[in-house]
Amino acid sequence: MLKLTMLDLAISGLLVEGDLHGYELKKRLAELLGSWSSVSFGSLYPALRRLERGGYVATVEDVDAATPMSGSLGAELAAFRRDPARRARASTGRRARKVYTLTEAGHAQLTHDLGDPNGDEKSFAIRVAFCRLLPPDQRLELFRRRRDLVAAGLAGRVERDARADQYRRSLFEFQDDRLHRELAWVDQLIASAETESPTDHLTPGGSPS
Amino acid sequence: MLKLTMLDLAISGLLVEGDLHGYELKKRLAELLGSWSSVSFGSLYPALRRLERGGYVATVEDVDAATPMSGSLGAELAAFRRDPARRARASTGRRARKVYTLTEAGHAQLTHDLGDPNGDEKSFAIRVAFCRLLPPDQRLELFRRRRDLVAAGLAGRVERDARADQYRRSLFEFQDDRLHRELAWVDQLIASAETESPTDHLTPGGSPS
DNA sequence: GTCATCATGTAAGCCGTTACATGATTGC
DNA sequence: GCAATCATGTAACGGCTTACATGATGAC
Repeated sequence: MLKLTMLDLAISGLLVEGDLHGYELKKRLAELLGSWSSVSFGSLYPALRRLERGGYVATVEDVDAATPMSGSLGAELAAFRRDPARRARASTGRRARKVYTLTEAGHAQLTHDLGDPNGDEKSFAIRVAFCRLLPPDQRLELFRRRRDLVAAGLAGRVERDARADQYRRSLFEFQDDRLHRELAWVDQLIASAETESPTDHLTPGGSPS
Repeated sequence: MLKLTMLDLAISGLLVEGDLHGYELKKRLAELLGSWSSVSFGSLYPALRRLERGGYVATVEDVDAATPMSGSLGAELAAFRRDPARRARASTGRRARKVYTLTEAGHAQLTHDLGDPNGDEKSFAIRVAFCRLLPPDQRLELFRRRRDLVAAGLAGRVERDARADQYRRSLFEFQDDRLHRELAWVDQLIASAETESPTDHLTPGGSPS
């Protein structure tokens, strides 16, 4: 029952959408987290082994190349059909790939950690990326907590630009703007989530508009 | 000649503006990096010791409380005069404070690492905060490198929102917007730096707006 | 009398980064 | 032949986080 890292969270989340091998996982992580978060193999593979040891993921047989069609590897198959190079590679030998799948325990841990109020705030983006896995009320809570945090961050930013040169003032302005935009974004997320959550926003005597 | 960490960079930069003790340093770091980057003592003090071992900082006598006025502790003194509580604390005993000062080697290393092209991109904000310490051309280079990186990050973000739910799409949009805004900001910084850099922007035959 | 603030540290653990090692295949 | 891509790992190192330890003082 160890706590999932940011990386673990991302891996587990991606595996929900389908079984993947390490190399492909790295590419998906890059496009999910942005290309410059560069998850290296040196952290990816140990993370996978960690998750495997914990029983959160398991390796399955590599069905691709032998039986190309399989579950969520459909996208890969499309490219497979279009690209002659891939076909060639598959027919001849390719280095053995270890394909990972998320276990039930892994799925449970993922949904638990996604909604964990004590979770790392740096993983908020990842949590949003997979928040559809959460029940509506927990999703709403996730957004609300973030909102409060960002608002607090904004409130804490007072009278700091005395004795700051132009560059630092520009930096502070930029960061303030960032926080304001994030606040607006989270508010939008909250609004979006509220329409899907039956409870928790029954402000009685409200304004009909 | 070890490479300064993000934290080392921030510490050194703050010490340029005046000698400080650890506790005060932590507060300054919080307002510089944002309150939720929470530099804890568990990382601050080891970092200070590291810097001291390397000869980048040195401890000096705590002039405050004995001789309240001293160099860059002026701001503290102002509060000191206004606040009776502080006066009382200072006159009676207070736990011994270790006041750190930046050595010449530390200053040299700081300006070197601020302009280092191989430096960590995550420390860009800190670099900007102290970029006035750089010669104009290196400052401009710093901004330009960032610009290229952000632009590359934007270029790398293509066709990723297939099979994404509303929340993830919203996240991607938000992150895209962030990148665009950062690009605009960095462009502004570049423009600002160009007016101060004599060389390097002599685009001949230019457009007179 | 107890809590918050000021003030400085140590120790364990863990995760990520970097560099190294291996090996097949495709394209130039 | 050489580089690039695919593919999976190991080993060392270092820094950050968390928790713990200590101790004075002022406010309620």
